[in-house]
Amino acid sequence: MGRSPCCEKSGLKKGPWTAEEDQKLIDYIQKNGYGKWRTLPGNAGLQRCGKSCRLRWTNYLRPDIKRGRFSFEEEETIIQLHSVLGNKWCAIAARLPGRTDNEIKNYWNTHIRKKLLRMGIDPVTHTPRLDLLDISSFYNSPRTNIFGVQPMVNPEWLRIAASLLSSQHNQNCNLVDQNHHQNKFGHPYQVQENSLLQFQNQDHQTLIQETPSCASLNNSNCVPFTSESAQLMEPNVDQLPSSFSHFDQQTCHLNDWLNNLDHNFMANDDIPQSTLTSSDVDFSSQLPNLLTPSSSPTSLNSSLTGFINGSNTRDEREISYCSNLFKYENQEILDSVFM
DNA sequence: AACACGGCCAACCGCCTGAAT
DNA sequence: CATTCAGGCGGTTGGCCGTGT
Repeated sequence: MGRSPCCEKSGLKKGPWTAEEDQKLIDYIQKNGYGKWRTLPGNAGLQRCGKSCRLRWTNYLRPDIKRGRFSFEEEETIIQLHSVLGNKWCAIAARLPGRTDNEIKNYWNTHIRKKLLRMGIDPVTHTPRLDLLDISSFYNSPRTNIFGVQPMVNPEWLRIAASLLSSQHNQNCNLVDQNHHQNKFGHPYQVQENSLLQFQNQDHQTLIQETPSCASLNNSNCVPFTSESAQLMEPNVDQLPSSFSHFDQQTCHLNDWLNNLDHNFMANDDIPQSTLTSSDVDFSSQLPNLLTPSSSPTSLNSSLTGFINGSNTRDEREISYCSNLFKYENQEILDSVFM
């Protein structure tokens, strides 16, 4: 038997709250505290349902709510947490003091989501979008092939890079439980037994496995998990580090690793295609974003640099790598551009 | 000035979970 | 164990408001 809606009773007011109603609710809660939402409206003299009162209090009237625009740091934190938690707005809000889940959800849907889409990043998976052009149509199209040359990017390398991105994405499913093939939040993830990782040396492989998605969470706006917020997320959260500071060092390692990666690829030019999994991201779809039909050397320089510098954290590393690979493969052309 | 349109966000809706009975 | 209910959560809506024509 379904439960009847709490606001079904006739005579209860809906819609925007008036200043008088707000004051009644504030006065009552200041005297009696909050909770018992079902009986609160009657006691406070409000013609509202308890649910409406609770929402008004938690999302608007609560004294500790921070107002105003989201800072860059807050936005960055939201993106990072969303990449790990998904649409767990409550869990995200728990790590952003003064912000409500509703506010963060609205901000995500109206700002961040669009921003990521403009950057060519899927706001759900936080990986480069797959629905953009593929590499063949990119190079075959006179609109996008601004160089009028045959493809200089080795498709095999692109698949390798796709594998890397895919692997990193899975690594970024925070604190992956290797034994149960799902992340700490119960979301299944794909084990890539035949991925590129097998072709890295042990140090590199270890580094990848140890690279946390939350490497960049160490910013001033990000507070450590409290036991309360931890419970919201996952019972096994006791394995979470109390501080993310030690990840800084690993982030550096990751960057070093990425910098060295070109050499590894050069040394492993004969990587067999069979090592790539069917779930590999079509990495090549990212390349058209770097170039536009109107690209002049100056604007190309600007857009490529901006593309790298404009993104941040994990995406920056991924995109940096993508760009470096692209640069390497198109060295002659880009040399003239970046002179 | 009037209208259309789109973005934004407060509020609502429906579902889920866990506690109480 | 089954049922009921309060509280909480994420998705969606509707109205306000700014901007463009």
